[in-house]
Amino acid sequence: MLEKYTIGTLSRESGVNLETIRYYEKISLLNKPERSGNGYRHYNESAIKRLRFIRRGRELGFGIAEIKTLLELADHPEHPCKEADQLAQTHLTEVETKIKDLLAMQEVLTKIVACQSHSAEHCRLIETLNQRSCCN
Amino acid sequence: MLEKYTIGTLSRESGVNLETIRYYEKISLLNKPERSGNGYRHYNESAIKRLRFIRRGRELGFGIAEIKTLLELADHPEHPCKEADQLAQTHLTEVETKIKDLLAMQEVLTKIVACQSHSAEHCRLIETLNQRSCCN
DNA sequence: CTTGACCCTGTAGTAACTACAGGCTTTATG
DNA sequence: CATAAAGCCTGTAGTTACTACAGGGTCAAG
Repeated sequence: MLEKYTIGTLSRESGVNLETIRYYEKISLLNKPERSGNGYRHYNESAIKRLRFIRRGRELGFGIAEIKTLLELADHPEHPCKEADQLAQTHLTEVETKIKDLLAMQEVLTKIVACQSHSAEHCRLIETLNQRSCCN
Repeated sequence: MLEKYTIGTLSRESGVNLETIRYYEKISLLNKPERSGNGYRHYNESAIKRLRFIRRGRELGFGIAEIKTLLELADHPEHPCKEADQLAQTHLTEVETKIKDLLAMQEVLTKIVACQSHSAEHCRLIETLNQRSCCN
């Protein structure tokens, strides 16, 4: 009753790719599971929760190392939250930096796309990359 | 007079890391330069232009493969611009997708950071990852 | 003449997977 | 009952775009 999921089932339940689960085990993000006589991995409910935790962390853009720390903290509810707060703050700043960079790219690309050109000689994208003046 | 830059000078002039220049050569993004007797690479003005073109492309977020295509197009001004327009459009869409994803992350992270917690048990980030209800 | 700056090749490491190759086991179907 | 499909196993290599050495040669200045 306790170890009722095979890796395929766990993959479906958690939304994490099967090969990714084995990868997480290899890098010690997940504990090694029990094995049945045939060598198959078997998991329980807590593995699902853990994997979902990891998946949500990845969806928020945290790296594996950060998630490892967060799993540690989640396992010790008495610990201060300071470290997690710090991770969130730092990560938020990184995300905002990336947004800023992408918005700058978007602005240039939008201008380029807005103007149809005919030949490579007067192609806006290529002109931009050559840093010659653009069609405005 | 023609081949007057060493790789270090080229690096400074183009704003591209020296090791990256050698890497670009290895993956055939840059042509192999002349070598002087001692085996040193020597470059001319056109190499600077080409590297700057590449750098600007990278700054706009294009991948190496796309830049390779764009360099081809830039070398053939009589070619239609259609392919470049297409690349720009596709890339713009990718950039906008990334922005959307990052904005979603930012929104969640901002909420998490806004609320100071004390212990991991009531830590907003960890609660979010556990998908228990948050402090609002 | 030696020290520091510059150049060379080639390999390995980074992040987080993904994709096989090659080979078992288990389950479903005829 | 045989066989085929689905599922599992290990281990390695590939992806992107660099970056960081290790180990070694060359060149200019004091």
